[in-house]
Amino acid sequence: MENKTERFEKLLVKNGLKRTAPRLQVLEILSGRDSATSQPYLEQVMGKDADRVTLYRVLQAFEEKGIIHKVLDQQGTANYAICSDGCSAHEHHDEHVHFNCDNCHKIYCLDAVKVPALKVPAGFKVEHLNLIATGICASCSDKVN
Amino acid sequence: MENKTERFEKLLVKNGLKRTAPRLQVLEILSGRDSATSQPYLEQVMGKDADRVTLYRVLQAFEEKGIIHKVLDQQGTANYAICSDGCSAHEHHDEHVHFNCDNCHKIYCLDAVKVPALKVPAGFKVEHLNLIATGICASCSDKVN
DNA sequence: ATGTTAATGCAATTATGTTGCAAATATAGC
DNA sequence: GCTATATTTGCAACATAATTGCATTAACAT
Repeated sequence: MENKTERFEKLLVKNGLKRTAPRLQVLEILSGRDSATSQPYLEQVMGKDADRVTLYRVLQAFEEKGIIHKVLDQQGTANYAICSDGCSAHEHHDEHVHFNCDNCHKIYCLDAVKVPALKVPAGFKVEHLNLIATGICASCSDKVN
Repeated sequence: MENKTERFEKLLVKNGLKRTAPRLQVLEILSGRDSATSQPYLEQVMGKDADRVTLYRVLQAFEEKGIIHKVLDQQGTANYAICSDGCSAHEHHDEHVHFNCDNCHKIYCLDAVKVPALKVPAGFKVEHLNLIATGICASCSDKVN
């Protein structure tokens, strides 16, 4: 099996992006986490390895290319997660449910849970559905017990 | 029928809030619009009638009392709409679908559309559901034709 | 190896949200 | 109506988040 860094490099090239240190680092961090990652957290982890501005631009480029997708938590903070393979710049397939834990504030992508179809009033044309559930995640529920 | 301002004054008193000019003005503006209203828009419309800080505090107080509810649009900007009558400080009944128009960027509260029940993985406890649809609203669809 | 383009880092700017405090104002009690 | 009191406002300062322009650096095609 090819290693992770190689996969990331291919991913960048495929999307016409040069394989630079900050970009690889962002992919490393995001892939190593089980939930969506906030911009502030990324900024903190990367420290002085990359400028704050660079981070913004990396995230923006990744989002445009469909490499990552953005989820806003209940506070309006941007959180990022690597898209499933089906995504591209032209078409995002990230219509799964996101779960925002009130306790640990993690955001989980519940890929397994599909967003149900929706009836909207006449005239409205739905392009995307964005369903965010809030509550207590499995990990936090366990800790209480 | 009692007039609008009287209704608003009663609403404030009922919630233990004094009837001040900025608060009434916010209620006026929100009630006069068919979609949720962004903080920046409110700030612009109110101009020098009220300080920016006051606006933040008015919105915060209203939200705590259940007079308005906040919806974040796809950019993470806060938008506010007056709650339906069932809401109070203790219990928000705003789990209807919000529709974010990609064209005019209005946010509609589709009170008629209920958020469907959801199956989540074991261990997760859902408290609230927040469903935002994006697309083209009825008004913008009409204009194209 | 080198030229070209893309990407980064820095500085400056703008936007957005918060806190503390003094002055102003709503209203309850007289 | 007047006064006391607690709330609310407005200002100033601060804190945080995000954007822009530009010079330098680095990737990679040739």
